[in-house]
Amino acid sequence: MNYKAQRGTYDILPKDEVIWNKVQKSCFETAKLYGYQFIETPLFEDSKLFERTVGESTDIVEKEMYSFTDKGGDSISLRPENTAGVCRAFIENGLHNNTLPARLFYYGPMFRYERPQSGRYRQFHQFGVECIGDSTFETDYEVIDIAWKILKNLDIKGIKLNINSLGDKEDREIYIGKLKDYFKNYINDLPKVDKLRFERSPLRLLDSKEEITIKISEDAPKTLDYISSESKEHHENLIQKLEKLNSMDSSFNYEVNHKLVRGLDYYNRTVFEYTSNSLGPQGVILGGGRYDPLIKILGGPETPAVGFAMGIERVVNELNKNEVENNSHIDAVLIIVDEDLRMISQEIANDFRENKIKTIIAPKKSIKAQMRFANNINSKSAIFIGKNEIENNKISVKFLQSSREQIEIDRNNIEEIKAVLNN
RNA sequence: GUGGGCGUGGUGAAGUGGUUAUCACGACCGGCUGUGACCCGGUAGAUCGAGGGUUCAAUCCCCUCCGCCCACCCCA
Repeated sequence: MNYKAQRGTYDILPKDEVIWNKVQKSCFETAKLYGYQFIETPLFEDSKLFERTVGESTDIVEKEMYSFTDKGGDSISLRPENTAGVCRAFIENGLHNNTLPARLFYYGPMFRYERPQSGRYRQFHQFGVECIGDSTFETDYEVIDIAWKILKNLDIKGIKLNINSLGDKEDREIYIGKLKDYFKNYINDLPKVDKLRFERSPLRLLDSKEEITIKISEDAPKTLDYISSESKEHHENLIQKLEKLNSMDSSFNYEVNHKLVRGLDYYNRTVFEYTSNSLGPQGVILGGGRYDPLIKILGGPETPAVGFAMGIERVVNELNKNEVENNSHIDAVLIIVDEDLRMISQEIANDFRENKIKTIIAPKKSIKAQMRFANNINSKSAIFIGKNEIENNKISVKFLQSSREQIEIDRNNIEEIKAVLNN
């Protein structure tokens, strides 16, 4: 075996189709119910797009981007996420001239150069929703609600929403100052990783996995105590709605999590994550938040926005635990009893397919082997095409998945054949 | 980038310093030359991850490398 899928990539095999379809369908249908429309942007963009939006000093940009110089000498990157791409498209196509907000959703592969582990790949899939052009907490609620409906629809258990507010940019700077002041007192107690975090991204101290740091974090200043009154009001209104949702639907659980900060630079105010308690360290199956400044940064008019991205692999993983069964994908296998009937079998296969009967002509082998073939691929039926049948313009239908008796049907009576195969 | 675990037919597993390297499932053929599944019989398929070393001998012991998995970092 000379060639293997690249590290962090994998193949989605036929047996996985059912479950992947199920997830995608749930995403698309739910988003459409809320008036969202599909948008598809290129898999690669100007590297600068991501540097400006995701944040130059974030890990994603610093070490995880698949960047290369194309033959024209431009620096190109495979998209590590798709909010930036959607915003670029929004501006470039003048969608801000339409009635706002624009309600958009996307689905497709993303690329991040990381060490793979469970629930993490170098090429992975995200479904995401972006509501662009409305600053009210109502839209924050809307996207959170969409996410919830999808997860619920897929019947994923043990899901919780974590939510926090980072305030606006100015609030955040003040807050980071406070946070550093606080942790400075404990700097010598911090483990190595966290000393590093203290320097590079103090917010991350809050979701450290180190026990000591977790302990210290308990009394750390909270973002909510430092955000502007507008941000605070926004947040509280949103919480009220979540409370309402919780009272209507007790399976919806949420927690205001002061330690939730999230890693992309563009978030402001609301940030949230849905986590699963059974997914281990990669428990985040979906994350999002508000990113009001982003469109402007990219050269568009000042346009507030909110959205989320869902990790399809993580959802599929969750679903795989309750295993979906694969049922028959083929209706009929034509068994060719005499080789000289091959031509006529071809015609019959054509007729079948034109009538939406999924048909395979058995390989050139003994009758027995052809039957085994039909059985092995899980066909609903075996159709015998032999001299006896053709002389009378008939075919024999044998049912492979029930004890129903074999019958002869007029070869041209496709309707009956179809009916007989469908029950 | 750092740490841990693991690499044996297609898949999942045994195994030993000297064996024709074992077993199950799967695949293929046959058991009625016009009938699957169950059953029975048979066939094919592994340079035991790669390279080097120790040894009379290495799949097994040692080293190096590669790959996969898991965790950290970070994120969906």
